[in-house]
Amino acid sequence: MTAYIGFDATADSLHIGSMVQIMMLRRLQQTGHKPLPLMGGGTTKIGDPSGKDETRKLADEATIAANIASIKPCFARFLKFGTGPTDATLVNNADWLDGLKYIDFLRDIGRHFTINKMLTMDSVKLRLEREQPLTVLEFNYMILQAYDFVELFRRYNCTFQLGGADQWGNIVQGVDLGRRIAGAELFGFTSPLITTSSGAKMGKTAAGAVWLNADRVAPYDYYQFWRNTEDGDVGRFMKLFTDLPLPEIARYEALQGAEINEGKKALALEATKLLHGDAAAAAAAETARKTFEEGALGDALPSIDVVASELATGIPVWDLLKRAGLATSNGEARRLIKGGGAKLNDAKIADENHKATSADLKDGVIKLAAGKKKYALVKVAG
RNA sequence: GGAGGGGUGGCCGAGCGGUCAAUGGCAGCAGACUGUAAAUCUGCCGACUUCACGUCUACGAAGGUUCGAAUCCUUCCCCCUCCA
Repeated sequence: MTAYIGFDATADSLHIGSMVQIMMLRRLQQTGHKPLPLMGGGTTKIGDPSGKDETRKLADEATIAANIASIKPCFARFLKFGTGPTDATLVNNADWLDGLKYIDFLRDIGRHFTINKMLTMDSVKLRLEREQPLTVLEFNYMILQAYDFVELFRRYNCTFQLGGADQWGNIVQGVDLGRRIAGAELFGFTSPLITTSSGAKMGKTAAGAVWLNADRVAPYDYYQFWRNTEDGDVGRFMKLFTDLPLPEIARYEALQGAEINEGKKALALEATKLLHGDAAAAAAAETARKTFEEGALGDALPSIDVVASELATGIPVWDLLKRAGLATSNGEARRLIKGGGAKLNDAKIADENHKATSADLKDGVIKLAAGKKKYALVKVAG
């Protein structure tokens, strides 16, 4: 069968929050079905009100197009695209939504929706109950999404829509609409929001969302994200986010105490392989191993360049921390030092104004650390 | 259009003429403990700087009153509720 999942085009990269969806498409393809990742080029112009209290800022057309172009390659890492019967096809709902005529649409599609029913949908109900405004623009979102399903049925004989739990209402509307105007029997399936075993929403780190594009989150950082998974999540995440066979996952799940770290390494390696490829994943794993297990330097650590003459006269450590992105402001860098979290070549910095000089270079690099997990290398340019 | 309520730091939410860069909670960061985990405890948590009870920016926007305003007044913008 052919199935689709819709993705937002509000940013130029997807993030961890979409991984379950992507993996669902991957599983479908692995089991002989045709996946259609749908880019919401049209619906992004409206903004899905599901699960939100505030109206989203509307993106303009050029931005959306650029975002889609930037997201596209990511799908290719998880799905095989092509023209075969089970090859994935990237579709964009702007293709059919942009050209809609308002009156025609109201007559053909709008007549099948009752306000009564729409008001019972959670996405609408919750907004109203919380006395948050819901504009007509957003109110129409679910109609357009329902229409997407029908359109994909007509174009690709797509009969199955998947999505996050917050999409339930939208999906059901699509199933209904399909039956009414196309006599189609459509199906929907939702996945729960993934949280960590301690209850937090998954995918938040210090730097914000864990993005999938490498220019936003480097493969090494992506690896580290998975490496730092909570104990109780390792097996579950392996099943969700890797292709490891179940018996092997069961072996990892049986590990206790510190041994669980072996499972985390496997999880991180496999997850990173899927997104960034074997080579980048291996490099990330090796860098992590060197950095954390040997106290040495890994190639994939983030690094910055400084000018030799500048280093000769000395650069304050707080300045280096900021330049390396380990602190977002000079004040934060100073606070980090004051709090005892900054290290230069593994030695804690006690003096806030301590300067790093050429004498600190070891094999041409200075190792900076903010806390126990974040490292950066300082190299001399040229 | 009318009446009433409201817009505070990433979020929630106090403050209602000085002692407010603004209580508290959440989130985040660091330290301790550990296993690059969780839980717990401690510290930090606007920016800048010569790191000081300094400077700047900030409590929807713009003016005003005042020695002094997030707090009072005026106008404007936006949101909510009720009425039309």
